[in-house]
Amino acid sequence: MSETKRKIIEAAEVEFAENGYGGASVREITARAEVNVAAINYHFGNKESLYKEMVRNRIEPLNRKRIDMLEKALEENDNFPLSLEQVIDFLVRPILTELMTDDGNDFRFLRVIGRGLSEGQAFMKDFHRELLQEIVAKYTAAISDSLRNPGFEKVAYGMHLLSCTILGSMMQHARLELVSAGRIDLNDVDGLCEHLVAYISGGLRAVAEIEMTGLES
Amino acid sequence: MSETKRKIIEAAEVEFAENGYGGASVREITARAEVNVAAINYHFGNKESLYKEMVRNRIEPLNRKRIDMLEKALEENDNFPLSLEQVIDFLVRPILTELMTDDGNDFRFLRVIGRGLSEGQAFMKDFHRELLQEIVAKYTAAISDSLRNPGFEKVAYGMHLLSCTILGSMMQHARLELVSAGRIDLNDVDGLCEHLVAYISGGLRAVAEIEMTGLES
DNA sequence: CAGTTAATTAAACGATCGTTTTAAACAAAC
DNA sequence: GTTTGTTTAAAACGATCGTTTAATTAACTG
Repeated sequence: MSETKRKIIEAAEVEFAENGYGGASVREITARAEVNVAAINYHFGNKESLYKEMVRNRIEPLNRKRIDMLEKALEENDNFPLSLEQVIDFLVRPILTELMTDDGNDFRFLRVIGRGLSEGQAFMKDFHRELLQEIVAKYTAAISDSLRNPGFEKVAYGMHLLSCTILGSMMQHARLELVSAGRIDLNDVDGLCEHLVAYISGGLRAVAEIEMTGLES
Repeated sequence: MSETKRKIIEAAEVEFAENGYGGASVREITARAEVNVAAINYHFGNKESLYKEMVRNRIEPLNRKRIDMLEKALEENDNFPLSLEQVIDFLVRPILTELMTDDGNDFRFLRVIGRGLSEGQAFMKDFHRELLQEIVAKYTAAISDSLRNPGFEKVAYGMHLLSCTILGSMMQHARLELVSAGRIDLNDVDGLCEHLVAYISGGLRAVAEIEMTGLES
């Protein structure tokens, strides 16, 4: 990859994280990358293709890793259900560690993904479906098994709420510092993972057991 | 309130829900409201003030209701901790029922709030802090009590993850239909409430009990 | 009815947007 | 050294943005 493309992709990640897809300006990206405005259209075609290439570069190795971890663990377990905590851990830990420790980028890419998912651009829905399809299918099956298959509706609600939690924590990570009055370190991936895994797992289990617990105390 | 202002606010809610704050166009809003472009600046000052007035009109009676419900229940319970499920129910039910049943608006306003919280506009942070301050303080205390006060860090993580779940489900509500292949009715507020309350409560309890359960099964 | 204020309108302002065009600089191949 | 194809550069394109101005109409007041 040429130096110019590399600089553009790097600058694009910053700009998309700060302003979302719609709010990002190609002029701002090229200025940050110190290249000419026309470079984006020359090297990527247009803004949309730049966005997709940048996201794909980041997300694909990550998703491969998440699927490999799950399948390897299932294999080693003779395809018996894994513990719920383990499955959720596979789902959230790579995206948190990988995207933070490579450089001091402060979860920048998490915000890109989160904001992309939340914006209504025409191409965005299909693009994210393409990115998530395989992951969602495989993890839905594994989670349903871990919960002893509580039924379609509960699994659907559970997967939906799980997605909401992950999406929300991707976008709002910085708020952790705020709600904890600075006493929780934003870069403490293990601490966040531990709490996130416990929270999601506990939530899913509670959904699976709804009839037994009921609403009243 | 004049007919023109009313029409603008109504159109603004649709437009902000569809495109977020930054993506919304005042020209589109005035076109939808069938008024002149200058009407927004004449009646509201600018785009930002229109947004704030529209949101405040919706959110303030709602927050008053949420606080009243909590305080009344606490009073009737002689200030002993309420059940966690009850507190979470107070927190999520009004915003789901109120914002859906008044007309067939399809959670439009939920998307407005969700997208507002996720965008990086300079004024947005302070504005939402102003809107949520009292609610957050009172519900944090009640939830901490319901969990038998598990400590600062766990409450902070818990409130953060709770916010993430609610924010995510506000923004991604339409995905419920998708992940359930159309088998879950988007307008089934009671169903959503039940699952959301169970999920959040279960998640919070799991966070509060982290040392005892650990990560491994 | 005259006088004053409030509300609406069409038109324009300056700024920024994504993209395209055209020409210049550059590299490698013959 | 000339030619060829690739990459960069400056400038312009048409469109849209939020806001303002100035003129006109509507509504109210004395």
